[in-house]
Amino acid sequence: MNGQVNKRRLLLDAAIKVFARKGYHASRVGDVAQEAGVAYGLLYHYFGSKEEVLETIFRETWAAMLEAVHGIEATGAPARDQVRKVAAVVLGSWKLNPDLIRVLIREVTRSPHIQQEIEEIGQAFDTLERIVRRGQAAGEFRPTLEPRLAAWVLYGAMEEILTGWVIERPPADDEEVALAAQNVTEILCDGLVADGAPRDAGRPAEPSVAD
Amino acid sequence: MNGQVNKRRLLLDAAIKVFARKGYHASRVGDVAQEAGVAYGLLYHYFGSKEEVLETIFRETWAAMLEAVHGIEATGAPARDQVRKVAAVVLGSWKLNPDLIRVLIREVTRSPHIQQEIEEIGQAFDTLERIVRRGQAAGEFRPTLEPRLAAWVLYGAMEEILTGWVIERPPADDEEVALAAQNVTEILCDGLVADGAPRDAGRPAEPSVAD
Amino acid sequence: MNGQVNKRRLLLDAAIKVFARKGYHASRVGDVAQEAGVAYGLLYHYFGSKEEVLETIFRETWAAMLEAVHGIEATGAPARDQVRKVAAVVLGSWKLNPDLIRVLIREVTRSPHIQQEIEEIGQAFDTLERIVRRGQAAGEFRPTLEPRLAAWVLYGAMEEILTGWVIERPPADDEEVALAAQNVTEILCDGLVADGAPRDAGRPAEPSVAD
Amino acid sequence: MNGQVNKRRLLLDAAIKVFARKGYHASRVGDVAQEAGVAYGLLYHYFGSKEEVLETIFRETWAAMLEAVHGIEATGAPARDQVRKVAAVVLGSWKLNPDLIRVLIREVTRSPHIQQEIEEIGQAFDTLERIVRRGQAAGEFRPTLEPRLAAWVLYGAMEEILTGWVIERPPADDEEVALAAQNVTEILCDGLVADGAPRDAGRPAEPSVAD
DNA sequence: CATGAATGAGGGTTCATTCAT
DNA sequence: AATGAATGAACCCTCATTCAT
Repeated sequence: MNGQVNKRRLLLDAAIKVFARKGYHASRVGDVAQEAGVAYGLLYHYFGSKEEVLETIFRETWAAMLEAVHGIEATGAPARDQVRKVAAVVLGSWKLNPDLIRVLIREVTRSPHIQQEIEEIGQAFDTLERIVRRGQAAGEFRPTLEPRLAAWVLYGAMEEILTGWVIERPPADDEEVALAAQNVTEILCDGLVADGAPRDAGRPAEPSVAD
Repeated sequence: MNGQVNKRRLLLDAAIKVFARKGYHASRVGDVAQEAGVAYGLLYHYFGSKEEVLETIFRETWAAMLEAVHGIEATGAPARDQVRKVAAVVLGSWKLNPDLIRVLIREVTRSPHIQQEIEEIGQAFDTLERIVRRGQAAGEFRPTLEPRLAAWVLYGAMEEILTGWVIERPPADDEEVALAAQNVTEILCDGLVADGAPRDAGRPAEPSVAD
Repeated sequence: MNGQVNKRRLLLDAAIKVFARKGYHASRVGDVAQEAGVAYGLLYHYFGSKEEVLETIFRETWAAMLEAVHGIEATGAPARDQVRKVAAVVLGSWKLNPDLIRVLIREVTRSPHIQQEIEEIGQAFDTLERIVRRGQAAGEFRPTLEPRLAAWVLYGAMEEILTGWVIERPPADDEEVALAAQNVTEILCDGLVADGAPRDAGRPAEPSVAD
Repeated sequence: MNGQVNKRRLLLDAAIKVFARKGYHASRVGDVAQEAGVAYGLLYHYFGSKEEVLETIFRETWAAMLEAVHGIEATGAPARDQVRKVAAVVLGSWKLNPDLIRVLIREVTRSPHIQQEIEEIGQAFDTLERIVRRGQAAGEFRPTLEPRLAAWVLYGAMEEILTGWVIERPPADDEEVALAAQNVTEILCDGLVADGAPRDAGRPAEPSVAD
């Protein structure tokens, strides 16, 4: 709000960068402050602890992500469109701030630190679950699937793609990001199985998959 | 060599239990030793460091998992059968030792500690990728999908289910485990979309995908 | 910067005192901090490790000593005067800070810790060697002596006197220190042998040393 | 006494080698045992502790050294001959077992560990002191020198030459060893000062030694 | 706001020593 | 005599956090 830099934001961005580079545990408070170009004592003016910094990063990002997903849910669009848009938003977040995603993927999601946040993470799963459930109710998605489990699968698929980008190699360009969103939507909605192939070996008779 | 317990194994099992309960970082070496009922110094007879214990847990388990997945690949069965079996093995591992899975999921998979092991983790992805690729070559899987990305989706889906069990709630019984394996296979192979519904968003006759 | 004590210096002096009393190895970091009246963590603000404290003690002292010896060399005084002055400076250092000498003698000089410092110690030997060499060139010192070896003898003689003071008994007063400096100069320059006695038994005929 | 190797001696020799290589403190009991090719527990059959091994090395060597020096003293030879012989014995010991000398020089002489042995080390100084004193009584050595101090100088000179060999470079051959013994004898008995040069700064007719 | 000196709980690791076999 | 698994005291160091300035 002042003409000068906002030190709080400065520290938060520095933390994202440092945590992304070295991991939360290996990052010292001094590293973050140094990256921000301030004395490390200042961090304690804005945050109660090192962990609170991580929590703040998580919560701010997660809130935005949740809002976006809720917005998608609110459109009432067909279920598969909703899935597609969620994938586009989640995977598209990479472009906005890869370091941030790195931190979220590596440190937050299943960290013992922030297992209080399960509630907030749970809201994301809840939303995905509702999307699936409504899809089933509307006859778009198959009714035999367990919605919670499907939500996990959706979430896991997207997270792992991001993880692949984090760990193995980042996407070359925006096109690859878009392609990934399209691919994951296809797999999750339509399956790996080719159109002409039998769609479910377990079913006794399914003659008319592609007639 | 003795009729008594193998202290090395004892320590490893104790570490799995303790790491699962408190997390690797919060677990002290003394906790592990106490759980094993030995002096903590003994841990350093069998392992070079606390971290080496975690690495050993990872490597031993991962080797077994890889072997199983390689075995499935070697059968030359239809691609979707292979996917189903992989899901059964991976998710079935929960029953064998939930604590072990807990540790693997939470500490190892994307921990900065063990990112040297990427090679070994990469072998798993390679195998999944090959399964997809062969499925495409055989006309079973759709050729438009990027195999590496599909491998990530497969892996992420399974991992997230295990994570859900770790974080949210464990499966009630063996049946739920089996059901999960079946569900994930269905989703990944056949998609979320119901049989009667339009299978691909790319098709012309889908007017209502408004933004 | 403050009117108060310099904690770094405080720690260094405390370390000298403690190392002198208990020896480096037997001294715990906490002992040094306690002697300095500060928390032991503070030691790691100013020094990287316990060993670095010892190194700092060594280097600071050694630098001062070297400077003094270089100053003596620079005077261009007759060689034996230079030797006398060096002895006076080296042995006189006892009076300034016996504990410091104790530490240097016992811990540093030939400690495996600080054998990287050989370079700096070597400079002292080099200086002594040059003094001998110039003495020979000026016809003051006998040309048959190996200068490096003579430097070792000079150094060893002085060091052992200090060691005697450290181990057996300290000098009673300043006079004893001055007497020691005079004695060592006499021995090294003029020899143990009395004026009337034959100066070198090895020489075939040297009847007239003092006729 | 048995046809087999004497394990005690084996351990002692191994300790000398290991201590020489890594220093006493950095050498682990296991290193010594490994060098000896036995289990480390065996060390405790022959010695009460790691320190006792060092003490034993010291004592055995020192006893031999003392005996040799006492033998020289007992000959009643002229003082400077005794000094020459002592130098020859002490410096000659290098050839017999450089590692042993290394250990004695670095670990024992002024180690806090073995300061109980001052008594035995003191005997060596006592002997040197007696040699000087008798030389003075016989009119061979100048009476103005403090005998104890002269003993320290003698000892220090020899020790430092050995140290130079340990730290800087070992003697190239036996001849260099012999030459060193001759040099040190010359310096200590006859002084650095050349025959024609003024021998004593204390003499009245030396006006120009301004401070 | 801002600094960084000061604190000290906490934990991993070493390694001499013991002792059952 | 010989082994090496087992023990645990000892200690260095890290680093989040506090607080006087």
